[in-house]
Amino acid sequence: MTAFADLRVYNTLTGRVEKFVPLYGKRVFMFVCGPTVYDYSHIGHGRVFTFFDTVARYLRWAGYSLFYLVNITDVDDKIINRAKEEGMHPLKLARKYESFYYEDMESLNVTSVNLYARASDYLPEIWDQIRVLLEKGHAYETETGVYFDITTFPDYGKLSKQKIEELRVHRIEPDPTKRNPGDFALWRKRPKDEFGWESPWGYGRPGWHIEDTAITIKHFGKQYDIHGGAIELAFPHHEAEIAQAESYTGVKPFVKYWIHIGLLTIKGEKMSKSLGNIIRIRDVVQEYGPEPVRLLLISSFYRSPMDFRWELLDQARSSYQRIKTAYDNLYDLEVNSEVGNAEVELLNKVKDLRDRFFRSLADNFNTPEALANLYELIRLTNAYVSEVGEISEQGKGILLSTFNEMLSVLGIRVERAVDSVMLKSLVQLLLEVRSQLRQRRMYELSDEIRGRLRDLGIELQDTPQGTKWRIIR
RNA sequence: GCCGGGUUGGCCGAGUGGUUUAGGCAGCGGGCUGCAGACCCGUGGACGGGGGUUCGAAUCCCCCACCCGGCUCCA
Repeated sequence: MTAFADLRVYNTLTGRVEKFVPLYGKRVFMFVCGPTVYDYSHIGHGRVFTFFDTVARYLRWAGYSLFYLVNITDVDDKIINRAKEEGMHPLKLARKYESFYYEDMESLNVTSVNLYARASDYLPEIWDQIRVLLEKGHAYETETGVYFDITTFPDYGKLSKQKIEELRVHRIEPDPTKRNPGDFALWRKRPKDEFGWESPWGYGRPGWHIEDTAITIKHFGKQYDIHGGAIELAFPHHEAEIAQAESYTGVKPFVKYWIHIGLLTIKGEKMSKSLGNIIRIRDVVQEYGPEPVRLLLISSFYRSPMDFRWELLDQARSSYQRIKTAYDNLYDLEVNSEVGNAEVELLNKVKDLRDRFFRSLADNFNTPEALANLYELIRLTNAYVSEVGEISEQGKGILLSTFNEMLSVLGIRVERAVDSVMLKSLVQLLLEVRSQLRQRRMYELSDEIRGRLRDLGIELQDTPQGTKWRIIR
């Protein structure tokens, strides 16, 4: 496994593709901005978390010991407003959508996160950071809250390459008590009848940016390796995190590699409530199954914008079917005691493709190129299965484990759904009956069986090795 | 206005100077098949526009056009 040695990643902070060298040897710390749990997750969330799940799987495959942390924003104006509408306590509403979020992630096979951290569990850390920032003169208190003074942090804008002076007129009327319009809230004082906490600076709620540094500094310390999120968060959210953390700890850089995902749009427009064009993860999963959705999300390069259309899911479903069929064909391949020349040749090519697959991932997580290598492997395997039709037990083991290795790093599941003994026996019975009908050339009846089974989602394929069947939905 | 990303065949999507402009979906021809499907083999078809550098440009430089995002809610 040499492929991981030269992992290269694009770092927003430097604007370059860089060699990945973790801060603490083989231990890697990665944090990704998680959801604000006030509604169902949409496919834009799906893209981000599917991608970083793949990153996590790759890092672990490459031998790193990864601590992957995701925050859950459960304190937020949108949650409070939504809770008011539904007549529910804000935290209760947050827990509800948090659990839906986990369901969606599980359906997409996003299973690599070590810890989900809720903002509401980190009030002591938040207060400690605010206190220190005040002591160091980076923050100030007014009658509306505690704010970070961006003029005390000359690096503000270094991530998003923005100059403070050039930031245009703001969309929201700035709080008149702030020193600079760009200063952001660390603590927001709120009326007592609203949801909040009693703090050293009065009753209220934390600012959005401070929760992430509270969580990450608590778990990772003053510096860590990878911070991920959608590109839209780079400014001001991630910029604010840098300002807070580096001012608080005095250590730079807070994060070594910043990785940002391109936005997913619908018909060229950003998904938003007001446009009413939000597509939920659970809806696409319901209609297409989870694997085609995941396959679609990783089939374009993560930094490119991606425009979603339903037609693309149709294409992804066909592609997934190709992967699955190849896996099934290989699984069913007859075992032979001898190792032929064709097998030796095949296994050499497979080894080469495996190397290329992981090299593609090491090249800034080029998942489309990795998939191309996987498809090449599929084509080779299919050709072998149809031309040779048998393989040594050892060869089969190598092929299957190579498939499993690649698919598991990509997070694509191909488990055969058919586990019911009853179902298997019933289909087997029908196949035998149909086989006898075909021998007697009673094709009308045999085709009716095939057609009716297809309607039920079971597809038959007559091959020289007999009739095979698979579940197609 | 400033900053960032993008524009590759019918659709999607890799590719940063020449060996092949990958791969998937869809199409076409053939094989296999009772037929179909699956699979295999073959096949056509693209680098937003204009300049420039070079023996050679999708790739480097300049200009232009268009699309998307950020500029304190947003994954």
